[in-house]
Amino acid sequence: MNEIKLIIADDHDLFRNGLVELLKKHDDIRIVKSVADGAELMNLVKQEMEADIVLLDLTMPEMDGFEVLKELKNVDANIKPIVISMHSAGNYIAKCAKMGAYGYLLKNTDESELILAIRTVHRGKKYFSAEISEKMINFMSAQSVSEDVLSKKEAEVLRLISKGLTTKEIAAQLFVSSRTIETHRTNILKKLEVKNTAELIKKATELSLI
Amino acid sequence: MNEIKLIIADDHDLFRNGLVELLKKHDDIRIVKSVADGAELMNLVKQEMEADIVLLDLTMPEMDGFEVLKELKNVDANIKPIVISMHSAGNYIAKCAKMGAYGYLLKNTDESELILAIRTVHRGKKYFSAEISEKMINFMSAQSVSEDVLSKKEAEVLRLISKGLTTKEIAAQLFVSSRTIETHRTNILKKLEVKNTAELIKKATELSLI
DNA sequence: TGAAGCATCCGTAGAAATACGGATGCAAAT
DNA sequence: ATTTGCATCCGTATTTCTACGGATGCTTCA
Repeated sequence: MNEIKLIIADDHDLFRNGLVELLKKHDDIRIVKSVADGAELMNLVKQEMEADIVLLDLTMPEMDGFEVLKELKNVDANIKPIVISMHSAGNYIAKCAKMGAYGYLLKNTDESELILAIRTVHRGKKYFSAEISEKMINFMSAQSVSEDVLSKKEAEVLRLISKGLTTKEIAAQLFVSSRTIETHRTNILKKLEVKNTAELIKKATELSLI
Repeated sequence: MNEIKLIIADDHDLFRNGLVELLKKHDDIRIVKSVADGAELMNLVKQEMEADIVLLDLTMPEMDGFEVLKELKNVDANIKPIVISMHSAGNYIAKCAKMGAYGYLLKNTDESELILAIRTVHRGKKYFSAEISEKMINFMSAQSVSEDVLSKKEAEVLRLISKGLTTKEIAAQLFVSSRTIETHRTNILKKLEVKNTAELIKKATELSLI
């Protein structure tokens, strides 16, 4: 039987070491290395460290999981990353899926699901649990409205509004007429389906647009 | 040497089991039980399960860590809770400290600090790391400015503003003149040191006032 | 190629928010 | 007992925001 070669990248020492202990019990899995940052991980990969799967935390101090996902495809596309995060926010999951993650697990999954995910991914299939998929779907349907709705100019205007600048000030800064900015504001309000600045800033904050 | 009797309460299976494995290696610590929810924990305590320390996660499905802290003091004040959370937000830390936690650790602390914390608390001393203390202090000093600045009416008005209501609508809802609400708005802007609604909502969001 | 959609731009008029000034009542401080 | 500060309330004047309408140029698609 083929051993599954695994790297763990997580800056939470207790969690990482706990994972090592748990996985040790499974004969078909071998942990070739365990590191605390994405940068360390990428160094290993660039030195042609062999591995089948990386268990990847998203929040790491120097180089986070997203950057790792991006680079890993270019450096060694054979290593399949499984994201293991405490966040179940839809935007995280969706972003990881887009960036080539083969799996996404929450840190509160149980041991059996972790093992299942590792084995599933090793066979070349992706592993996203029902809960995670659902979160992502919900996010997508909500997000499709908000991801690319705003044009560049509108996004810029929104940013300046949120800094407390008035229409006149924004116009001066962008070298256009106040009327133009007023139209931008109107259009932004329409697109985000709100009726005034207060609601706008609140919604924009929720959607991480500012 | 006296054994330290420990209970772990955390709904993240991998994390909890990892902790168990790590702590097993230390002869002066005995894990008497490990549970996945605060409710389970309180049941144990009410059945007079003996323990010196509880490692307590904050976010648990049924009964969270805050509720546990509150009840534990009444049920068995001899059990000393150490909060072990992934959140380093100042308000969490401050709240736990107020509610009688003997320690606060982040889930990314290393094994040696965990052991140190357990032993320190067992000797009757509190354990808050330098990083955690600093976060709490910063929170406190920031909070003192923002906690009680707004009067009840002002806070209510702010809430309604953030819902997108206009001055006129708020006035109708609170049965006062529009002029009154306008004054409230002016005063709210002054107190939070912002110059318009956009900035107001942004700052209020940051300060968790809405 | 012509239509349709959208980003960008500008104008006018009305609605809303903000600045400034001022009144009353209550509670804490001296 | 008087002062001081503050919450609450209201009025006027100015600034800012929003609704509605319309123009141009660019891209996409049938």
